[in-house]
Amino acid sequence: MKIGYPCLNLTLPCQNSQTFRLASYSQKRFLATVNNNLDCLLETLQYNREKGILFFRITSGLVPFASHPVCRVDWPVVFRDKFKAIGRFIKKEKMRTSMHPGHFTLLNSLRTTVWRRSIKEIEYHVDVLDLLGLDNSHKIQIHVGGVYNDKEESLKRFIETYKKLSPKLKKRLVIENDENSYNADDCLRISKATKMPIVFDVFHHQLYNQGEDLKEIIKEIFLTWRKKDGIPIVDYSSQDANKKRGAHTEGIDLENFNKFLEITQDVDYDIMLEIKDKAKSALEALGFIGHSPLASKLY
DNA sequence: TCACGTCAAGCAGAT
DNA sequence: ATCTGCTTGACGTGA
Repeated sequence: MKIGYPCLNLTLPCQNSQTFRLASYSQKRFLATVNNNLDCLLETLQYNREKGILFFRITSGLVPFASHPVCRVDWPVVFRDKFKAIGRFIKKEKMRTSMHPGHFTLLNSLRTTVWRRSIKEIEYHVDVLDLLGLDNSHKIQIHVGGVYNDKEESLKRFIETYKKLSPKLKKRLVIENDENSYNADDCLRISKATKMPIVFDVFHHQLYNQGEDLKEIIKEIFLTWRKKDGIPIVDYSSQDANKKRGAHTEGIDLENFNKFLEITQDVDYDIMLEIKDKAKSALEALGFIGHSPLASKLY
């Protein structure tokens, strides 16, 4: 088991997702920003390595406007060496990474422009992981998308669009259950048709499920991961007691976390902690497991 | 230096 | 009808 946090390190002085307004786009600005973001990504990974955090979600903001027509810089070529160096570090330290394109990425949209743009956006994410030279256990996770007043049709549309994607996109893509449109069971149906692995989001499942036994559904979901996909990925968070339903906690709730660990003690997976304070909670979780009977699960 | 209106992109649920 | 949340708040103008 590796423990991770998403995108952003709140203690480092650098920013790995620096951006700018579309209106202020210039080639110079773009190049300087990507250069900064890549340097900061490496710094963040170095920080993680020092702390023993071996799983990390790379921000989609790494290359701003990468999939937008305004960007005509051949950034994969310009930054090839820098990507390669970061990738070498990730591989040397046996880290795992993932990416999570934004909520505008909708393969099952009814609008052609939307799903076409979404494919471009996924291609950008694939380019990042490919440039880093990472194998296909480094995943890109997306949600199924909208319902558009007809879930059956929308689910089918997702499958059909997925099937048309090129192999290099298919190898990276995984789906994640969400909290109001497509639950774990829906994802399993899609996985049966597409062979896509499923990222199990514990908190989303808690908010939207079909009353399945947690242990059972996890077992079934983990079967969607094949050897070349790496071990399953789990997204973990829990409810902020003081905020409305669906709000992630500020800091990790170790009691709740421990319950999940106990339920899943027989299986191995990497866990992404979607907690507001990010690395802080990841460190707490590491310390907690390190002093528990599950310490041998960490590597 | 700071406050705050706005920012590439879509959808669903809450109010 | 309008607001909020989601991958991740952060840019940038005006004072």
